[in-house]
Amino acid sequence: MSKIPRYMDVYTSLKAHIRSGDYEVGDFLPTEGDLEEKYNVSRTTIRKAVQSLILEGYVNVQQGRGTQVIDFRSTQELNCVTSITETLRNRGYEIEVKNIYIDVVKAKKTTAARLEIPENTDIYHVQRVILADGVPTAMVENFMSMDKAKGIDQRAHEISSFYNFLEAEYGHHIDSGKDIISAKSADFIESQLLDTKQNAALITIRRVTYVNGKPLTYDKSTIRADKYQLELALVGRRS
Amino acid sequence: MSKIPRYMDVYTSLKAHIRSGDYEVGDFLPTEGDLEEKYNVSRTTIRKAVQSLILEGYVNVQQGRGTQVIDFRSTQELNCVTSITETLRNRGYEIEVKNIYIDVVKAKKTTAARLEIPENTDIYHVQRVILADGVPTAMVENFMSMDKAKGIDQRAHEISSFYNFLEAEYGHHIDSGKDIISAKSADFIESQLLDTKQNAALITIRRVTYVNGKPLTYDKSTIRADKYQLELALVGRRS
DNA sequence: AAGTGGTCTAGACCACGAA
DNA sequence: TCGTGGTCTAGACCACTTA
Repeated sequence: MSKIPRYMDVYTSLKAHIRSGDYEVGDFLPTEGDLEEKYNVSRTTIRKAVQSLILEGYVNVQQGRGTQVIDFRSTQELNCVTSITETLRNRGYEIEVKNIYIDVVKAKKTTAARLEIPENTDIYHVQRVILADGVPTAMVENFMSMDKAKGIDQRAHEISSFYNFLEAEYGHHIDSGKDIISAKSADFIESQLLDTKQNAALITIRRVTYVNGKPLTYDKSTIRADKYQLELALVGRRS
Repeated sequence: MSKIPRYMDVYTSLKAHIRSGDYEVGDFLPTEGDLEEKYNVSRTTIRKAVQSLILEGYVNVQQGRGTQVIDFRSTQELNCVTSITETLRNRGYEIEVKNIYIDVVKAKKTTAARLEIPENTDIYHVQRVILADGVPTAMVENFMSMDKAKGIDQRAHEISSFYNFLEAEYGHHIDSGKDIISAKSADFIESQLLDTKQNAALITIRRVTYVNGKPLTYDKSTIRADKYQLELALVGRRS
Protein backbone atom coordinates (compact mmCIF):
# COMPACT_ATOMS: atom_id res chain seq x y z
CA MET A 1 0.00 0.00 0.00
CA SER A 2 1.79 3.06 -1.21
CA LYS A 3 0.91 6.51 0.03
CA ILE A 4 -0.70 8.77 -2.50
CA PRO A 5 0.12 12.48 -2.21
CA ARG A 6 -2.83 14.82 -2.01
CA TYR A 7 -1.84 16.76 -5.08
CA MET A 8 -2.18 13.51 -6.99
CA ASP A 9 -5.76 13.13 -5.80
CA VAL A 10 -6.52 16.68 -6.86
CA TYR A 11 -4.80 16.17 -10.19
CA THR A 12 -6.67 12.93 -10.84
CA SER A 13 -9.99 14.47 -9.91
CA LEU A 14 -9.53 17.57 -12.06
CA LYS A 15 -8.36 15.49 -14.99
CA ALA A 16 -11.39 13.20 -14.64
CA HIS A 17 -13.73 16.21 -14.57
CA ILE A 18 -12.11 17.58 -17.70
CA ARG A 19 -12.17 14.30 -19.59
CA SER A 20 -15.78 13.60 -18.62
CA GLY A 21 -16.82 17.03 -19.85
CA ASP A 22 -17.81 18.49 -16.46
CA TYR A 23 -15.37 21.22 -17.37
CA GLU A 24 -15.69 21.68 -21.12
CA VAL A 25 -13.13 23.02 -23.54
CA GLY A 26 -13.13 26.80 -23.11
CA ASP A 27 -14.49 26.69 -19.55
CA PHE A 28 -12.46 28.10 -16.70
CA LEU A 29 -11.59 25.89 -13.76
CA PRO A 30 -12.60 27.21 -10.35
CA THR A 31 -10.09 29.72 -9.01
CA GLU A 32 -7.21 28.43 -6.94
CA GLY A 33 -8.94 29.77 -3.85
CA ASP A 34 -12.13 27.88 -4.62
CA LEU A 35 -10.20 24.69 -5.31
CA GLU A 36 -8.49 25.05 -1.92
CA GLU A 37 -11.88 24.97 -0.24
CA LYS A 38 -13.32 22.28 -2.46
CA TYR A 39 -10.48 19.85 -1.83
CA ASN A 40 -9.54 21.09 1.62
CA VAL A 41 -5.89 21.50 0.78
CA SER A 42 -3.53 24.44 0.67
CA ARG A 43 -2.88 26.53 -2.40
CA THR A 44 0.57 25.00 -2.85
CA THR A 45 -1.04 21.61 -3.30
CA ILE A 46 -3.58 22.96 -5.79
CA ARG A 47 -0.84 24.62 -7.80
CA LYS A 48 1.23 21.44 -7.93
CA ALA A 49 -1.77 19.57 -9.32
CA VAL A 50 -2.52 22.26 -11.89
CA GLN A 51 1.14 22.26 -12.94
CA SER A 52 0.75 18.65 -14.04
CA LEU A 53 -2.33 19.53 -16.08
CA ILE A 54 -0.33 22.25 -17.81
CA LEU A 55 2.50 19.86 -18.64
CA GLU A 56 0.01 17.43 -20.13
CA GLY A 57 -1.67 20.07 -22.23
CA TYR A 58 -5.08 20.07 -20.57
CA VAL A 59 -5.21 23.70 -19.49
CA ASN A 60 -3.86 27.12 -20.27
CA VAL A 61 -3.17 29.53 -17.42
CA GLN A 62 -3.17 33.31 -17.64
CA GLN A 63 -2.29 35.48 -14.70
CA GLY A 64 -5.16 37.80 -13.89
CA ARG A 65 -7.58 35.83 -16.03
CA GLY A 66 -7.85 32.23 -14.94
CA THR A 67 -7.20 28.63 -15.86
CA GLN A 68 -8.93 27.57 -19.02
CA VAL A 69 -9.53 24.07 -20.38
CA ILE A 70 -8.07 23.68 -23.87
CA ASP A 71 -8.53 21.08 -26.55
CA PHE A 72 -6.73 18.13 -25.06
CA ARG A 73 -7.71 15.44 -27.53
CA SER A 74 -4.76 16.23 -29.78
CA THR A 75 -2.24 17.03 -27.07
CA GLN A 76 -2.53 14.60 -24.22
CA GLU A 77 0.12 12.80 -22.19
CA LEU A 78 2.86 15.33 -22.89
CA ASN A 79 6.10 15.14 -21.02
CA CYS A 80 5.27 12.01 -19.07
CA VAL A 81 6.79 8.57 -19.13
CA THR A 82 4.25 6.95 -21.41
CA SER A 83 4.90 3.98 -23.64
CA ILE A 84 4.12 4.11 -27.33
CA THR A 85 1.56 1.41 -26.77
CA GLU A 86 -0.25 3.52 -24.19
CA THR A 87 -0.10 6.65 -26.32
CA LEU A 88 -1.48 4.91 -29.40
CA ARG A 89 -4.20 3.28 -27.33
CA ASN A 90 -5.18 6.70 -25.94
CA ARG A 91 -5.43 7.99 -29.48
CA GLY A 92 -8.01 5.36 -30.22
CA TYR A 93 -6.03 2.70 -32.07
CA GLU A 94 -6.52 -0.99 -31.54
CA ILE A 95 -3.13 -2.31 -30.44
CA GLU A 96 -1.49 -5.69 -30.97
CA VAL A 97 1.97 -6.74 -29.93
CA LYS A 98 3.78 -9.09 -32.30
CA ASN A 99 6.89 -11.22 -32.07
CA ILE A 100 7.61 -10.49 -28.45
CA TYR A 101 10.93 -12.07 -27.57
CA ILE A 102 13.00 -11.89 -24.42
CA ASP A 103 16.60 -13.02 -24.09
CA VAL A 104 19.61 -12.38 -21.92
CA VAL A 105 22.49 -10.41 -23.42
CA LYS A 106 25.67 -8.78 -22.20
CA ALA A 107 25.39 -5.02 -21.69
CA LYS A 108 27.30 -3.10 -24.32
CA LYS A 109 29.15 0.06 -23.42
CA THR A 110 26.40 2.59 -24.05
CA THR A 111 23.68 0.48 -22.51
CA ALA A 112 25.79 -0.23 -19.43
CA ALA A 113 26.53 3.47 -19.03
CA ARG A 114 22.86 4.41 -19.23
CA LEU A 115 21.89 1.75 -16.70
CA GLU A 116 24.86 2.64 -14.51
CA ILE A 117 26.08 -0.95 -14.35
CA PRO A 118 29.40 -2.54 -15.37
CA GLU A 119 29.97 -3.41 -19.01
CA ASN A 120 29.18 -7.01 -20.02
CA THR A 121 26.76 -7.56 -17.14
CA ASP A 122 24.01 -10.00 -18.13
CA ILE A 123 20.76 -8.10 -18.70
CA TYR A 124 17.30 -8.80 -20.06
CA HIS A 125 16.57 -7.72 -23.61
CA VAL A 126 12.91 -7.44 -24.60
CA GLN A 127 11.98 -6.99 -28.27
CA ARG A 128 8.66 -6.60 -30.06
CA VAL A 129 6.74 -4.96 -32.87
CA ILE A 130 3.66 -2.83 -32.18
CA LEU A 131 0.71 -2.91 -34.56
CA ALA A 132 -1.89 -0.12 -34.51
CA ASP A 133 -5.15 -1.07 -36.21
CA GLY A 134 -3.25 -3.93 -37.78
CA VAL A 135 -0.48 -1.74 -39.24
CA PRO A 136 3.11 -2.24 -38.05
CA THR A 137 3.95 1.07 -36.40
CA ALA A 138 6.90 0.70 -34.07
CA MET A 139 9.75 -1.58 -33.03
CA VAL A 140 10.61 -1.46 -29.35
CA GLU A 141 13.52 -2.86 -27.35
CA ASN A 142 13.98 -2.66 -23.59
CA PHE A 143 17.12 -3.41 -21.60
CA MET A 144 17.18 -3.88 -17.84
CA SER A 145 19.12 -5.50 -15.03
CA MET A 146 18.09 -9.10 -14.38
CA ASP A 147 17.63 -8.55 -10.66
CA LYS A 148 14.98 -5.93 -11.34
CA ALA A 149 12.63 -8.36 -13.07
CA LYS A 150 13.62 -11.92 -12.25
CA GLY A 151 11.96 -14.50 -14.44
CA ILE A 152 10.38 -12.04 -16.85
CA ASP A 153 11.82 -14.06 -19.74
CA GLN A 154 9.38 -16.84 -18.86
CA ARG A 155 6.40 -14.51 -19.01
CA ALA A 156 6.76 -12.81 -22.37
CA HIS A 157 3.22 -13.74 -23.37
CA GLU A 158 1.73 -11.93 -20.35
CA ILE A 159 3.09 -8.51 -21.28
CA SER A 160 0.83 -6.05 -23.04
CA SER A 161 2.17 -2.76 -21.68
CA PHE A 162 5.75 -3.05 -20.52
CA TYR A 163 5.78 -0.23 -17.96
CA ASN A 164 2.45 -1.35 -16.53
CA PHE A 165 3.80 -4.88 -16.25
CA LEU A 166 6.88 -3.68 -14.34
CA GLU A 167 4.65 -1.69 -12.05
CA ALA A 168 2.04 -4.37 -11.42
CA GLU A 169 4.26 -7.44 -11.22
CA TYR A 170 7.53 -6.10 -9.84
CA GLY A 171 6.45 -2.96 -7.96
CA HIS A 172 8.67 -0.58 -9.92
CA HIS A 173 7.06 2.85 -9.98
CA ILE A 174 8.80 4.82 -12.68
CA ASP A 175 8.89 8.47 -11.69
CA SER A 176 10.93 10.13 -14.40
CA GLY A 177 12.77 9.58 -17.64
CA LYS A 178 15.00 11.06 -20.28
CA ASP A 179 14.53 10.83 -24.03
CA ILE A 180 16.90 11.46 -26.89
CA ILE A 181 14.95 11.88 -30.10
CA SER A 182 16.15 11.84 -33.66
CA ALA A 183 15.22 10.36 -37.03
CA LYS A 184 16.67 7.98 -39.59
CA SER A 185 15.87 6.36 -42.89
CA ALA A 186 14.60 2.81 -42.81
CA ASP A 187 17.22 0.19 -43.64
CA PHE A 188 16.26 -3.13 -45.18
CA ILE A 189 15.38 -4.95 -41.96
CA GLU A 190 13.39 -2.03 -40.59
CA SER A 191 11.48 -1.65 -43.82
CA GLN A 192 10.57 -5.34 -43.68
CA LEU A 193 9.48 -5.34 -40.05
CA LEU A 194 7.53 -2.11 -40.32
CA ASP A 195 6.21 -2.77 -43.80
CA THR A 196 7.50 0.47 -45.35
CA LYS A 197 9.60 1.42 -48.31
CA GLN A 198 13.30 1.42 -47.77
CA ASN A 199 14.41 4.98 -46.87
CA ALA A 200 11.05 5.79 -45.28
CA ALA A 201 11.44 8.27 -42.42
CA LEU A 202 11.53 6.79 -38.94
CA ILE A 203 11.55 8.49 -35.56
CA THR A 204 14.07 7.08 -33.08
CA ILE A 205 13.76 7.44 -29.33
CA ARG A 206 16.37 6.39 -26.80
CA ARG A 207 14.97 6.51 -23.29
CA VAL A 208 16.24 5.87 -19.78
CA THR A 209 13.55 5.46 -17.11
CA TYR A 210 14.24 6.13 -13.44
CA VAL A 211 12.87 5.10 -10.08
CA ASN A 212 13.90 7.59 -7.41
CA GLY A 213 16.84 8.77 -9.47
CA LYS A 214 18.16 5.28 -10.27
CA PRO A 215 17.97 3.85 -13.80
CA LEU A 216 15.45 1.06 -14.30
CA THR A 217 15.29 0.51 -18.06
CA TYR A 218 17.01 1.63 -21.24
CA ASP A 219 14.60 1.60 -24.17
CA LYS A 220 15.08 1.97 -27.92
CA SER A 221 12.05 2.69 -30.07
CA THR A 222 11.88 3.06 -33.82
CA ILE A 223 8.60 4.42 -35.12
CA ARG A 224 7.06 5.04 -38.53
CA ALA A 225 6.97 8.83 -38.89
CA ASP A 226 3.86 8.66 -41.06
CA LYS A 227 2.00 7.04 -38.16
CA TYR A 228 3.18 8.96 -35.15
CA GLN A 229 4.17 12.29 -33.74
CA LEU A 230 5.39 13.43 -30.36
CA GLU A 231 3.87 16.27 -28.45
CA LEU A 232 5.82 18.25 -25.96
CA ALA A 233 5.21 21.13 -23.58
CA LEU A 234 8.06 23.58 -23.08
CA VAL A 235 8.36 25.36 -19.79
CA GLY A 236 10.15 28.65 -19.43
CA ARG A 237 12.88 30.15 -21.49
CA ARG A 238 16.59 30.02 -20.89
CA SER A 239 18.87 32.24 -22.87
CA MET B 1 12.71 46.99 -16.05
CA SER B 2 11.13 43.67 -15.32
CA LYS B 3 11.18 42.09 -11.91
CA ILE B 4 13.27 38.97 -11.59
CA PRO B 5 11.96 36.31 -9.23
CA ARG B 6 14.35 35.09 -6.57
CA TYR B 7 14.18 31.48 -7.68
CA MET B 8 15.55 32.69 -10.99
CA ASP B 9 18.56 34.23 -9.25
CA VAL B 10 19.16 31.01 -7.37
CA TYR B 11 18.73 28.96 -10.54
CA THR B 12 21.12 31.18 -12.47
CA SER B 13 23.70 31.08 -9.72
CA LEU B 14 23.58 27.32 -9.29
CA LYS B 15 23.76 26.77 -13.03
CA ALA B 16 26.76 29.09 -13.29
CA HIS B 17 28.52 27.22 -10.48
CA ILE B 18 27.87 23.93 -12.23
CA ARG B 19 29.00 25.14 -15.64
CA SER B 20 32.13 26.75 -14.25
CA GLY B 21 33.06 23.53 -12.47
CA ASP B 22 32.67 24.81 -8.91
CA TYR B 23 30.32 21.88 -8.56
CA GLU B 24 31.81 19.11 -10.67
CA VAL B 25 30.06 16.17 -12.27
CA GLY B 26 29.42 13.66 -9.50
CA ASP B 27 29.52 16.26 -6.72
CA PHE B 28 26.50 16.82 -4.54
CA LEU B 29 24.99 20.28 -4.29
CA PRO B 30 24.65 21.66 -0.79
CA THR B 31 21.54 20.36 0.94
CA GLU B 32 18.33 22.31 0.53
CA GLY B 33 18.73 23.57 4.07
CA ASP B 34 22.22 24.89 3.37
CA LEU B 35 21.06 26.54 0.16
CA GLU B 36 18.28 28.28 2.11
CA GLU B 37 20.90 29.88 4.32
CA LYS B 38 23.33 30.61 1.53
CA TYR B 39 20.78 32.46 -0.59
CA ASN B 40 18.59 33.69 2.26
CA VAL B 41 15.40 32.36 0.75
CA SER B 42 12.86 29.78 1.81
CA ARG B 43 13.01 26.15 0.92
CA THR B 44 10.13 26.52 -1.55
CA THR B 45 12.23 28.93 -3.55
CA ILE B 46 15.25 26.64 -3.51
CA ARG B 47 13.15 23.72 -4.67
CA LYS B 48 11.67 25.72 -7.54
CA ALA B 49 15.18 26.60 -8.71
CA VAL B 50 16.38 23.02 -8.44
CA GLN B 51 13.30 21.85 -10.37
CA SER B 52 14.51 23.86 -13.35
CA LEU B 53 17.95 22.28 -13.11
CA ILE B 54 16.31 18.85 -13.17
CA LEU B 55 14.25 19.71 -16.25
CA GLU B 56 17.39 20.88 -18.00
CA GLY B 57 19.31 17.76 -17.13
CA TYR B 58 21.94 19.30 -14.87
CA VAL B 59 21.23 17.32 -11.72
CA ASN B 60 19.77 14.09 -10.46
CA VAL B 61 17.87 14.08 -7.19
CA GLN B 62 17.45 11.12 -4.84
CA GLN B 63 15.38 11.33 -1.73
CA GLY B 64 17.46 10.49 1.31
CA ARG B 65 20.70 10.89 -0.62
CA GLY B 66 21.08 14.29 -2.17
CA THR B 67 21.24 16.30 -5.38
CA GLN B 68 24.05 15.22 -7.64
CA VAL B 69 25.50 17.01 -10.65
CA ILE B 70 25.35 14.84 -13.76
CA ASP B 71 27.04 15.07 -17.12
CA PHE B 72 25.25 18.04 -18.63
CA ARG B 73 27.37 18.53 -21.75
CA SER B 74 25.27 16.08 -23.72
CA THR B 75 21.90 16.88 -22.22
CA GLN B 76 21.48 20.58 -21.72
CA GLU B 77 18.56 22.87 -22.46
CA LEU B 78 15.90 20.21 -22.13
CA ASN B 79 12.27 21.17 -22.07
CA CYS B 80 12.78 24.89 -22.50
CA VAL B 81 11.87 27.22 -25.31
CA THR B 82 15.24 27.29 -27.01
CA SER B 83 15.84 27.98 -30.67
CA ILE B 84 17.84 25.60 -32.79
CA THR B 85 20.38 28.34 -33.25
CA GLU B 86 20.87 28.68 -29.51
CA THR B 87 21.06 24.94 -28.96
CA LEU B 88 23.64 24.42 -31.68
CA ARG B 89 25.66 27.35 -30.38
CA ASN B 90 25.62 25.84 -26.89
CA ARG B 91 26.90 22.61 -28.33
CA GLY B 92 29.92 24.46 -29.63
CA TYR B 93 29.11 24.96 -33.29
CA GLU B 94 29.87 28.14 -35.17
CA ILE B 95 26.53 29.38 -36.48
CA GLU B 96 25.68 31.34 -39.62
CA VAL B 97 22.24 32.34 -40.82
CA LYS B 98 21.74 32.29 -44.57
CA ASN B 99 19.06 33.59 -46.91
CA ILE B 100 17.02 35.30 -44.24
CA TYR B 101 13.86 36.60 -45.85
CA ILE B 102 10.80 38.23 -44.34
CA ASP B 103 7.52 38.79 -46.14
CA VAL B 104 3.87 39.32 -45.32
CA VAL B 105 1.47 36.49 -46.07
CA LYS B 106 -2.14 35.64 -45.31
CA ALA B 107 -2.57 33.19 -42.42
CA LYS B 108 -3.70 29.79 -43.62
CA LYS B 109 -6.15 27.77 -41.60
CA THR B 110 -3.72 25.82 -39.41
CA THR B 111 -1.46 28.78 -38.80
CA ALA B 112 -4.40 31.03 -37.92
CA ALA B 113 -5.75 28.43 -35.49
CA ARG B 114 -2.39 28.09 -33.72
CA LEU B 115 -2.01 31.85 -33.43
CA GLU B 116 -5.67 32.23 -32.40
CA ILE B 117 -6.35 34.84 -35.07
CA PRO B 118 -8.86 34.92 -37.97
CA GLU B 119 -7.97 33.11 -41.18
CA ASN B 120 -6.39 35.25 -43.90
CA THR B 121 -5.10 37.86 -41.48
CA ASP B 122 -1.86 39.41 -42.76
CA ILE B 123 1.09 38.06 -40.79
CA TYR B 124 4.86 38.17 -40.93
CA HIS B 125 6.63 35.16 -42.36
CA VAL B 126 10.33 34.81 -41.55
CA GLN B 127 12.44 32.22 -43.38
CA ARG B 128 16.07 31.20 -43.18
CA VAL B 129 18.62 28.41 -43.32
CA ILE B 130 20.93 27.71 -40.39
CA LEU B 131 24.52 26.63 -40.98
CA ALA B 132 26.52 24.92 -38.23
CA ASP B 133 30.27 24.98 -38.85
CA GLY B 134 29.44 25.85 -42.43
CA VAL B 135 27.12 22.87 -42.97
CA PRO B 136 23.44 23.52 -43.75
CA THR B 137 21.63 22.00 -40.80
CA ALA B 138 18.12 23.39 -40.51
CA MET B 139 15.44 25.38 -42.31
CA VAL B 140 13.32 27.55 -40.06
CA GLU B 141 10.10 29.50 -40.65
CA ASN B 142 8.33 31.74 -38.15
CA PHE B 143 4.82 33.17 -38.39
CA MET B 144 3.52 35.96 -36.18
CA SER B 145 0.95 38.75 -36.03
CA MET B 146 2.17 41.99 -37.58
CA ASP B 147 1.22 44.08 -34.53
CA LYS B 148 3.56 42.02 -32.36
CA ALA B 149 6.68 43.04 -34.28
CA LYS B 150 5.94 46.10 -36.40
CA GLY B 151 8.61 46.82 -38.96
CA ILE B 152 10.57 43.62 -38.42
CA ASP B 153 10.55 43.07 -42.18
CA GLN B 154 12.88 46.04 -42.54
CA ARG B 155 15.36 44.61 -40.09
CA ALA B 156 15.98 41.10 -41.37
CA HIS B 157 19.73 41.62 -41.41
CA GLU B 158 19.81 42.45 -37.67
CA ILE B 159 18.41 39.10 -36.56
CA SER B 160 20.78 36.43 -35.35
CA SER B 161 18.62 34.66 -32.78
CA PHE B 162 14.93 35.15 -33.43
CA TYR B 163 13.61 34.71 -29.89
CA ASN B 164 16.35 36.91 -28.48
CA PHE B 165 15.48 39.55 -31.05
CA LEU B 166 11.80 39.49 -30.08
CA GLU B 167 12.81 39.79 -26.46
CA ALA B 168 15.35 42.54 -26.84
CA GLU B 169 13.65 44.67 -29.49
CA TYR B 170 9.96 44.13 -28.83
CA GLY B 171 9.86 43.16 -25.15
CA HIS B 172 8.18 39.80 -25.71
CA HIS B 173 9.23 37.41 -22.97
CA ILE B 174 8.28 33.93 -24.12
CA ASP B 175 7.36 31.85 -21.11
CA SER B 176 6.16 28.58 -22.58
CA GLY B 177 5.66 26.63 -25.77
CA LYS B 178 4.32 23.49 -27.37
CA ASP B 179 6.10 21.30 -29.87
CA ILE B 180 4.84 18.65 -32.22
CA ILE B 181 7.72 16.51 -33.41
CA SER B 182 7.88 14.06 -36.26
CA ALA B 183 10.13 13.11 -39.16
CA LYS B 184 10.05 13.00 -42.94
CA SER B 185 12.18 12.18 -45.94
CA ALA B 186 13.82 15.08 -47.73
CA ASP B 187 12.04 16.14 -50.90
CA PHE B 188 13.93 17.76 -53.77
CA ILE B 189 13.83 21.33 -52.47
CA GLU B 190 14.80 20.30 -48.95
CA SER B 191 17.67 18.18 -50.20
CA GLN B 192 18.95 21.17 -52.19
CA LEU B 193 18.67 23.67 -49.35
CA LEU B 194 20.13 21.34 -46.74
CA ASP B 195 22.69 19.74 -49.06
CA THR B 196 21.60 16.16 -48.46
CA LYS B 197 20.59 13.23 -50.57
CA GLN B 198 16.96 13.06 -51.51
CA ASN B 199 15.14 10.83 -48.99
CA ALA B 200 17.57 11.73 -46.21
CA ALA B 201 15.85 11.67 -42.81
CA LEU B 202 14.73 15.03 -41.45
CA ILE B 203 13.27 15.96 -38.09
CA THR B 204 10.26 18.27 -38.23
CA ILE B 205 9.16 20.49 -35.37
CA ARG B 206 5.98 22.56 -35.26
CA ARG B 207 6.02 24.96 -32.34
CA VAL B 208 3.71 27.53 -30.83
CA THR B 209 5.32 29.93 -28.38
CA TYR B 210 3.33 31.75 -25.69
CA VAL B 211 3.59 34.91 -23.64
CA ASN B 212 1.41 34.64 -20.54
CA GLY B 213 -0.81 32.05 -22.17
CA LYS B 214 -1.28 33.95 -25.45
CA PRO B 215 0.29 32.71 -28.70
CA LEU B 216 3.19 34.80 -29.99
CA THR B 217 4.73 32.80 -32.83
CA TYR B 218 4.10 29.65 -34.83
CA ASP B 219 7.36 28.09 -35.99
CA LYS B 220 8.20 25.32 -38.43
CA SER B 221 11.66 23.79 -38.35
CA THR B 222 13.10 21.09 -40.57
CA ILE B 223 16.40 19.68 -39.40
CA ARG B 224 18.95 17.22 -40.73
CA ALA B 225 18.65 14.17 -38.50
CA ASP B 226 22.33 13.32 -38.97
CA LYS B 227 23.24 16.67 -37.41
CA TYR B 228 20.80 17.03 -34.56
CA GLN B 229 18.91 15.31 -31.80
CA LEU B 230 16.43 16.50 -29.25
CA GLU B 231 16.76 15.82 -25.57
CA LEU B 232 13.82 15.69 -23.29
CA ALA B 233 13.15 15.16 -19.59
CA LEU B 234 10.01 13.26 -18.67
CA VAL B 235 8.36 14.04 -15.38
CA GLY B 236 6.16 11.55 -13.64
CA ARG B 237 4.15 8.73 -15.02
CA ARG B 238 0.50 8.72 -15.99
CA SER B 239 -1.19 5.48 -16.74
C1' DA C 1 19.69 7.02 14.28
C1' DA C 2 20.80 10.85 11.54
C1' DG C 3 20.33 13.40 7.50
C1' DT C 4 18.47 13.90 3.04
C1' DG C 5 14.70 15.26 -0.09
C1' DG C 6 9.11 14.93 -0.52
C1' DT C 7 4.83 16.77 0.94
C1' DC C 8 1.96 20.21 3.04
C1' DT C 9 0.11 24.25 5.58
C1' DA C 10 -1.63 29.10 6.37
C1' DG C 11 -0.64 32.85 5.68
C1' DA C 12 1.41 37.36 2.87
C1' DC C 13 2.27 40.56 -0.87
C1' DC C 14 2.86 41.39 -5.97
C1' DA C 15 1.62 41.58 -11.13
C1' DC C 16 -1.61 41.21 -14.54
C1' DG C 17 -6.32 41.35 -16.89
C1' DA C 18 -10.96 42.83 -17.22
C1' DA C 19 -14.65 45.77 -16.24
C1' DT D 1 -10.74 48.81 -8.80
C1' DC D 2 -11.18 44.04 -8.08
C1' DG D 3 -10.20 39.30 -8.78
C1' DT D 4 -7.03 36.30 -10.84
C1' DG D 5 -2.70 33.72 -10.79
C1' DG D 6 2.73 34.44 -9.46
C1' DT D 7 6.00 34.58 -5.82
C1' DC D 8 7.54 33.80 -1.19
C1' DT D 9 7.92 32.71 3.82
C1' DA D 10 8.66 29.84 8.11
C1' DG D 11 7.50 26.48 9.75
C1' DA D 12 5.93 21.04 10.16
C1' DC D 13 5.90 16.11 9.42
C1' DC D 14 6.90 12.04 6.32
C1' DA D 15 9.81 8.72 3.41
C1' DC D 16 14.03 7.22 1.90
C1' DT D 17 19.16 6.27 2.17
C1' DT D 18 23.13 5.47 4.63
C1' DA D 19 25.72 4.15 8.35
